[in-house]
Amino acid sequence: MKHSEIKDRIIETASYLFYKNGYNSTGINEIISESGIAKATLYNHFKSKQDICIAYLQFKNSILIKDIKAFTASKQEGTDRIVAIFDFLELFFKDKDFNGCWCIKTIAEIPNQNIKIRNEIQSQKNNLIEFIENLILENLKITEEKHASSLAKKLYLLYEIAVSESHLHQRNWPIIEAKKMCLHIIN
Amino acid sequence: MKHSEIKDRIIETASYLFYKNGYNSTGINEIISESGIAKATLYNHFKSKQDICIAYLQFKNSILIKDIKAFTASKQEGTDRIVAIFDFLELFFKDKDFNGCWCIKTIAEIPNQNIKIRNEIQSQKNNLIEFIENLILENLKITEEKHASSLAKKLYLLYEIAVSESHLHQRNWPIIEAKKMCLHIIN
DNA sequence: TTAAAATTAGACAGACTTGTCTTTTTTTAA
DNA sequence: TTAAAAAAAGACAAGTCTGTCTAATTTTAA
Repeated sequence: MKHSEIKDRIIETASYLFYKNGYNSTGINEIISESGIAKATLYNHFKSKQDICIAYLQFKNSILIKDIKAFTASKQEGTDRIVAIFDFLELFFKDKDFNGCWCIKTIAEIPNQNIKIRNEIQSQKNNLIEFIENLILENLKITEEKHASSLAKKLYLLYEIAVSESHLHQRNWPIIEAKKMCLHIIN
Repeated sequence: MKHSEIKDRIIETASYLFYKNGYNSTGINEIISESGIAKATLYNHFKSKQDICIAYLQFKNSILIKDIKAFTASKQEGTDRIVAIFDFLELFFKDKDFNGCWCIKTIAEIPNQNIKIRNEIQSQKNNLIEFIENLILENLKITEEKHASSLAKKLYLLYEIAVSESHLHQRNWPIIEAKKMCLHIIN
């Protein structure tokens, strides 16, 4: 394996385990045995477990953003393309590996003082709000800039709650209700 | 201290620590030293750490339900009494000990297989939905039963997201936007 | 080809965890 | 008053964890 391939393998394995079983419940020893990589090698690529956590968050986010952009772009321009974020979520929810939002999961496990991880998470959420704001600006006839910003926050909240609550209740009604509220708000 | 006072003291101390620092980050030794109670005494009152966790969830929930009922009852009948759940949340958010939703925090930390804790959490959420549905039935002129149920789910989602996201972003805009959406939907 | 770098396996330190158990002291209640 | 129950303090078992280190092997790149 190439140097960079090893790093990717560590990130993929750690991501799978962190997301499935939680950050604190996943040990370094589990990551190395599952990825088939020596402990010294892992610590050659990452300074600490916290650094692997950040790589995990970034890895999950990069996939999500890529996928959601591709999915929305495949829909017809206009409101369809906006509510498509909930259709996307339906697929995400049906995935056997769906386990809610990795940011929420992680923030629940780390101490409040951990600024590095909190910053990464807040930055991801702000990116998502920005993505939704662009979606709005490109697909709705919005006059005021301020209105687009406020609307983006609302749709972001609806998306977030649909993720979180579909996971908690293990049902898709939160996605359905959130989508309905979204339609109600943009029309 | 009376027998039952000791039990309450354990629950209060554990609740404070679990909510503030997380379930896995709080050890039994920390609970006993903080509450000034011997380890054997703790295990005389609770079979395991998991049992303390359930007592913690129930303790937090009982306070919340009591407080939110008192707060909404103090408002004028009608829509005021419904949107009051967001005004209540503003106070909750401003509290120095606010740390988001204990259910979400806990579910993020325990394995998926832990049915006992998951059931307790789902039951709490269903109670909250029920409370909101009653609030709707008593304060809005609703014709269909089905509509009240669907509306209750929507307001529940808005409340939940306001808790979760105000905590994540450490800002109150999610509460404000959720309240606006609530007003938009019930009018 | 050869020297440097990377990877391996695993021992190890030092700290943590939950839960049990013993011994002594205190509290409770009949 | 007295016998039983509860609480205290803490040692202990048996396990967990992260991160370091050694020593041997393999890969990389000049």
